Amino acid sequence: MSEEEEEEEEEEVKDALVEEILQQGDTAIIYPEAPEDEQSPAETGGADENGTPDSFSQLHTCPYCSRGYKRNASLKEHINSHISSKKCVGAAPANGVTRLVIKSPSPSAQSRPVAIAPARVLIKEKAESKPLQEQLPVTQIKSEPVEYECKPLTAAPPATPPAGHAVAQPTAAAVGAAANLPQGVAMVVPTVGLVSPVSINLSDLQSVLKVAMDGNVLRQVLGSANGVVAPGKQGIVVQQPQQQIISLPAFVDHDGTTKIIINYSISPAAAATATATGQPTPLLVKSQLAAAATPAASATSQTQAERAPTPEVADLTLVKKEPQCEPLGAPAAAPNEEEEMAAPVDLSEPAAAARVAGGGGACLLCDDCPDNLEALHLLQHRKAANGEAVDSAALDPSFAALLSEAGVTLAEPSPVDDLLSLLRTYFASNANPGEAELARIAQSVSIPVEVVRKWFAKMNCGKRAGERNKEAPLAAVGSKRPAPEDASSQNGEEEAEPAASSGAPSDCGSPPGALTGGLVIVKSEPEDGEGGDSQAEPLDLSLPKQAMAAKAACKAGAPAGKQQEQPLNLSCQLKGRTIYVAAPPAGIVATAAQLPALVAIAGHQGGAAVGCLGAKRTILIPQLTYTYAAPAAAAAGAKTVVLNGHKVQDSRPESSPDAGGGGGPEEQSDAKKRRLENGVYPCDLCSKVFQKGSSLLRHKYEHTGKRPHECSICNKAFKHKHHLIEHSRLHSGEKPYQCDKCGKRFSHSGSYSQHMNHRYSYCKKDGAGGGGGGGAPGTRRPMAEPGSPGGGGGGGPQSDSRTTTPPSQMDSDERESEEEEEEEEEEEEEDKEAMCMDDIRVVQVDDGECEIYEGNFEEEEEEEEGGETEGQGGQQEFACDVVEVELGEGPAGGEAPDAGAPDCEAAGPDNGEEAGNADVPAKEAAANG
DNA sequence: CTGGGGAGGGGGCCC
DNA sequence: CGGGCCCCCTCCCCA
Repeated sequence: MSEEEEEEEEEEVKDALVEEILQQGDTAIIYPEAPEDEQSPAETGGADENGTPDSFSQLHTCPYCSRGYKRNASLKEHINSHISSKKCVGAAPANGVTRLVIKSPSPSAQSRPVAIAPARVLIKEKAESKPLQEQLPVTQIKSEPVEYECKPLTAAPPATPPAGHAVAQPTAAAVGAAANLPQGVAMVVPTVGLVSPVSINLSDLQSVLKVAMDGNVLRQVLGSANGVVAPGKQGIVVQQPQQQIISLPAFVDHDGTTKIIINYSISPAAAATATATGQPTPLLVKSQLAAAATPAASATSQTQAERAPTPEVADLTLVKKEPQCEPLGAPAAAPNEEEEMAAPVDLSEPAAAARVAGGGGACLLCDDCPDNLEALHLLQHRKAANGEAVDSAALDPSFAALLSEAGVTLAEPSPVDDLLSLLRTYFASNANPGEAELARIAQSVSIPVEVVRKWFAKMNCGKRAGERNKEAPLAAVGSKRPAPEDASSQNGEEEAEPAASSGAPSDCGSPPGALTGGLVIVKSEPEDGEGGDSQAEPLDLSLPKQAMAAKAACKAGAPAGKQQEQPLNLSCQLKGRTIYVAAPPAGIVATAAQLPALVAIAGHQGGAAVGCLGAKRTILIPQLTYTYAAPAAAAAGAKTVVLNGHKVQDSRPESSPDAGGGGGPEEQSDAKKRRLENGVYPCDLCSKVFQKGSSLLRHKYEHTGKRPHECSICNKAFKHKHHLIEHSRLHSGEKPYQCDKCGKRFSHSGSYSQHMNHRYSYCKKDGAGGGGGGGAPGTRRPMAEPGSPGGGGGGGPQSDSRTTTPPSQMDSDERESEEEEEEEEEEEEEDKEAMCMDDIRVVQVDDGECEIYEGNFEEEEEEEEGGETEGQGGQQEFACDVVEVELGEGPAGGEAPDAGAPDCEAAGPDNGEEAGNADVPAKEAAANG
């Protein structure tokens, strides 16, 4: 067919382009797989508005789909479409331009796509699932479900899972399998959290890892951890063939940093150093998701470990190392591993001390924090600082201002961030350092003592303020909502930690709490209250919500109320296959808390792998599409990255637009400011770019959760006005969309679209046949109902709507045939996002050999099934600085949803939901605990 | 269990 | 440039 020909041409073009790009040594290779596949079909359907892929247009070829455009401008425009078409997961390169380029054969295309999915945490509530989503507080809205599929693949040989399947439904097992992947195997990892899976060429990954290992990052990490950089790691990292493409789960950190997490393990020695060595296993604390609840709830890791078994959540096993060794006061030379995890960037020694201190059990930043949560807590604090204005203000005094006052000038912001990170670390370790300590700190950061002193003072003030507001220091985040019920309510079980504790977690962290170990995987519940409070957008889903809550409560045994308490918390929901990470109202996609959560997830994956593999090798590779330099971000360790000369950092609204109310004007101005040279408006929270500032602003709602358009009838709020319009039709009964073939009418354009695209071809034509004619509709159309938008006569209105339809109809017919074939692939690939290898940074690496996803599915499965026991085995070797979570183990027991992993695919959502429910409550309980 | 519709959400295009 | 309209995807519920 002509289509085929076109495709071929495109392929050729692509190849050529790819070659060119490849030849450009430094160009990062990105595999925008989705685009190609996705579009190809569409393309076949018809020419692009901007042009057709004809020979001439090849002058300006789209790197994604190889379409040719005569005008560069057209190409540029064509490129909002590749980048922005997807939900903002963030991985897409900001400027599509040079880097975007290359597309390798889709993983599926690859010989053996192996789906690697993080272990699935089944947290999904069945019935609730939907309601939850709907009900999720605005703050949480942003969160996206991440699936953790445990192991559908288990049975499948690592090497040869059905392409489609594997891709579509990667499983934890898959992950494990991945390790063993033969060359040419493509590993696809489902999205974790906010970011869609990123496809990475193994070779590139290797390169990155090598570089990282050699580079400062590694040194920092390792050095901090062990004080020594493990030499010779290079090359060890990824041993898979270069051609392999690996899709790794990626997520966007609160920083806006896109990260890819690969299980990593720290060499035992390192682990020992960093953590209490002798007890690798002991160190590993398995906390169930349920436990995750609040940081406060979380007791010491060990304690949690004991608790961990909590039935419901169980799936996730958190392994947390506890800092030991060092005295609180003394900043240990060893950096805090957790910190590192959290903030790869810099971190230093003090962190370790902090941990140690934390290990002691008390959070330096607040009294509420559980021992194990220290790192997380810090993150939370940081997050709070960034996330909410109030909190941030309290927690993160304007360091810049202090510097300014002191007459200290830092050339670049990044240094400031780094300094802040250090200071925070110190602060974490000792909020009230003596003069000597201050002097030492000042010296270490090369900043006048006065400045440091003031900073600490401010920090303490902020802390107090936060405490006042909330019992929890981090309260800022949670502060918004009084958490009346939550604390005790949720879990009576564990700790009776007051709301305060929960509050803290809420911000950051419910998730963190959930992961007691620092993992915050928390299932965001639809908190009724929360949503309303923080986001101020109570949807009317209340009934469902309550129902759900009730269910959750029942399952978990935790009171539904808890959710309310944690509105702000970033929560990770594990739904069937997905983990949702709810962003705080602040609008920041991921909060610090998320990081931990993500880490946990990673750990989880790794866990699976570990279990299978022996848990040794997991590499945590945070991938940064770009990182913000924002102080908070810095704290997180993210580094600033300049994309195409555009500093994303600045743009970051991290300020928690929501909290702040997301200044419209500011945002607008911001949007304008950010306009890049190429005329596009990049989103600072994700890598998407938009042609119009307004589009960017609109897009921002995705991150902020802001829902400016509220239904006057039911108060339901929407991000997009047109959503409100569509919604309004529900109230009015208006059904402007009608199928010209079968006459069915639709109030929602989406329904209509779906019908036209997927059913039109075979929907019954009642009388009119027409396929396409505008008149056709008339036959069935009952006419215009009152609402018919068209307004005109019965036919008129519809005809209007119809006008749009014809094309789609036409396309639909054609498409279907084609799509059918490609659909799977497309879908699978859709989620994938291209990433720049350059953006990959290795945060932590094992001392020993670094392998990626070693292990067998089977093993994993077994282990998972085996549950804790096996998991622990893996854990032993795991000593992770931060926290690793193993998923799935619990399930077998019923606790772990993951266990469900085995069934993941089949069970998929359902299991997940259930698990999720359980988890959530459990988490909450834990938190409360 | 599956198909279809409802509905939410994201983004593009046109005016 | 911004707003409105439309398309499409995806999830979920229901028949």
